[in-house]
Amino acid sequence: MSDVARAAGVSVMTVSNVLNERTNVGADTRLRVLEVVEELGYEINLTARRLRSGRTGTIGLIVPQFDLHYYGELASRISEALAPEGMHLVVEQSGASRERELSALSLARLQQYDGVLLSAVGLDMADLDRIHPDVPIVLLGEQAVPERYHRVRMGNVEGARLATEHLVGCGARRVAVLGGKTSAPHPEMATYRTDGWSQALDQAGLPHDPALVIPLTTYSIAEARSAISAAVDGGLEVDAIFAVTDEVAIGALAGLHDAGLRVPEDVQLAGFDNLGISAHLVPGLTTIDPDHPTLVTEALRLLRRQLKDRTADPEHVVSGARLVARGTTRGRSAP
Amino acid sequence: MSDVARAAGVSVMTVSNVLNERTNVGADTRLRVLEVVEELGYEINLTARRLRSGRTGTIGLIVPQFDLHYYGELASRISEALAPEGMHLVVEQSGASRERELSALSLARLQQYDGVLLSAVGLDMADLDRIHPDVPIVLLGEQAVPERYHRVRMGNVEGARLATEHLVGCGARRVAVLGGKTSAPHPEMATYRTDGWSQALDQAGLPHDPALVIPLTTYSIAEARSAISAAVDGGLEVDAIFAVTDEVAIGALAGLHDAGLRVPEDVQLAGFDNLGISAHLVPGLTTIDPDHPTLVTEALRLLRRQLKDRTADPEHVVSGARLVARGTTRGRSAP
DNA sequence: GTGAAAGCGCTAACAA
DNA sequence: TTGTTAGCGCTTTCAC
Repeated sequence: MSDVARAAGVSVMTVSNVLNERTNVGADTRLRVLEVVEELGYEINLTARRLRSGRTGTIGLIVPQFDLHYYGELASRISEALAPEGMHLVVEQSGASRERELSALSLARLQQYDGVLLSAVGLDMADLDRIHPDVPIVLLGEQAVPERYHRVRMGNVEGARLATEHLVGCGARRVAVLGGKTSAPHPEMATYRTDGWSQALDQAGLPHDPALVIPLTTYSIAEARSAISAAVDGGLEVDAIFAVTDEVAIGALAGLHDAGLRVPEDVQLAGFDNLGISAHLVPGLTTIDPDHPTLVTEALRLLRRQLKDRTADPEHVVSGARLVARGTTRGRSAP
Repeated sequence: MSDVARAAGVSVMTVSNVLNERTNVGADTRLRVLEVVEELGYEINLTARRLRSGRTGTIGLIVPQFDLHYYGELASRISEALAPEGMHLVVEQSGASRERELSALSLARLQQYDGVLLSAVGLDMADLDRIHPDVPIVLLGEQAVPERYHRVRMGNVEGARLATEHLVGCGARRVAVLGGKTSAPHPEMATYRTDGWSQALDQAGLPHDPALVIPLTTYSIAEARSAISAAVDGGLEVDAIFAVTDEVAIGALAGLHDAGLRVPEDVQLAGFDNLGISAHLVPGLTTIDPDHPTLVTEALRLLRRQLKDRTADPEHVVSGARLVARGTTRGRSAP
C-alpha cells in the first residue's frame, strides 16, 4: 500500500480511503490512486485489514459433512443469499464428531469470521453452554440448545406427523420409521421426527410396534439401504416407511428394491427435507418441504441483527413444514 | 497473550513458544503457561499469527457450486485427507460464472490460504494466464490450462470411450451423448468426453448423427431431465445414452421414465463420475470411476511440493478411468 | 480533503 | 532457557 501511495504521490491513508470507498477523497486523487493500483497490480492484504479493523466480510458456515446432499444445498442457498450483500461464505466441515466439532468451534477459528452459521449435530447442551464466543452465531439445526443462542430450525414434529398422516391416509396400516430414535440423552432431529411419527399413529389409532423403529447411526444412503434389506429379510412386515431424511429415503428405495418389494404398490415411502434430487427419483419421492428459503432468510436475519447489536435478544425461529406428495405414495384418492 | 504472560510471570515470547510447541521451553514453565491459558480461557488470535508469520494452516478449495454432488464428495474427501496433517480445509463457491470465479480468485482472497485447490470451470486459458498468484495452486479439472500450473484431471477421453464401448458392447447401435459438446473456444469437460464418445463410435463403425449430441448448459439434474424428455418427444430415437456426468445421468433416468421408456430394456444408460449415490439408484447406474482417491492424493501431493518449494516444476497428473457396470446397462452377456 | 502517528496481536531474529 | 526489539500491512484517531 505504501508503494501505491508513493507512486501516486499521496499518503497511505489516502490510498486506504480510496480502497474503502470513503467519501473524503477528491475525485482526481481518487482516479490517480486507482490508476496506480491497477498499474502495480496491487491487492489489499485482507489479513492486515482484519487484524486492525476486526471486519472480515466473511461468514462461516460449519456443517457436519460436505457429502450429505442436504448440506450442499444449504451452503449453496446461503452463499447465493449473501453474495448480493457483498459478503462471502466459506464452509468448513466439522466431521460430525463432538471432538472435531469442538475444534471447529474453537474461538480461535470462529474469530476469523464476522459471523458463524453453525449446523451442529455432535454437540450437546453442555458443550454449547460451555462456549462463550464473542462472534455472532446462529445455530441451524434440530437439537436442543441453550436459550441464549439464536437459532433456526425446521418444524420437525409437525413435518413428521404430516408425512405419517399422509401415508396412513393413503391406506398404510403398518408404518415403520427408518432412522427412528425413541430415546436419546438430548433430543435431536431423529427423536423429534420419531415423535411426529408416533403422534400420527396414535391419532390414527394404530399401534406402534417397537419393531417398526429402525435405528440408523450415520443416516447415509448406504446404511439406510442395508438396514431396510436386513429388516425385510428378517421378517419385518410393513406397508409404508417414513424415512427421517430424504437421503435415508433414497437408501430405502434401493433396499426395498433389493428385497423385491415395489414402491408404492407393496410399500409406500415418504422422506423429509425435499432435496433437489428427490423430485427426480423414479418414482418421485414424497417428502416434507421444510421451507428452505425461509430457513435461510431467517438465519441471515438473525445474524444481521447480531452483527448490528451484539446484545440483541436471542430468537428461536421455526420454519413451517409442507407435504409434497409424489410417486412413492399412492395419493389421497387411493384406498 | 500479554495477559497470559503477566499472569504466568513470563514474557509473551515464552507464551508464544509454548503455544507453538517449540522445544525451547522448560517443562515447568510450559506447564505454568498452559495452566494460565486454561484459567483465563485464552485463545490465540489466528489473524495476528497469520499477518506476522504468513502461515495459516488452512487450504482453500474453490468449487463452482456447492450443490453439485460431485463437489460435495470432493470436498469431503479432501477435508478428510488433510485432517491428519493438522490442516483445515475451507470451501468457497465461485458460482460457475467467469466473473465470480475471478473475484474468488483475486489475489486478496487467495492469500488467506497456505494453498489453493481450484476447480475452475468458468475460467479460460487467458484468464488463468493473467493471474500470477504467489500462493501455491493446484487446478482440479478438465479444461485446458497454461503449462505453468500444477494440475490434476481425470482420464476424460478414455473414460468416455470406455463407457460408450460398453454400451455398444451391450448391443446399442444408436448412442446419444447427453451434455455433449462438439466445439468450444477452449476444450473442457464436455468436449473431452464427447471426443471419447465419438472415438468409440468410430471404432465400432457406427455413424454419429449430429442429432445424437444433446447439449446442456448447467449439467443439472433438472435440465438433463427436461432435455431428454424433449428430445424423445421430438422424435429422437436412441437405444443408449452416454451422460457426461452422473448428475446428468440421474436426470436422464427421470426423463426417460417421463417419456415412457424403460432402462435398460428400451434405452441403456451410462454416466461418468461414480458418485456415491449412483450405486444406490434403481436400477444402479453404470458409470466411469475416475479413481477419486488417486485424484485427491495427487492433488495434495502437488500442493505439498509447492508448499515446500515454490519453484517446483509444474506437473500435470491424469487419473485412470475404470468402468463400473451396473443395472442401467445390460451387461456383456446380453446380445 | 489529506496526512502523521499509533497500534491491532502475534512471531522472526537476535541478545542475554 | 528466556527475554527484547522490531515490524507484518492495514485502519483508527486526530491534527492540519
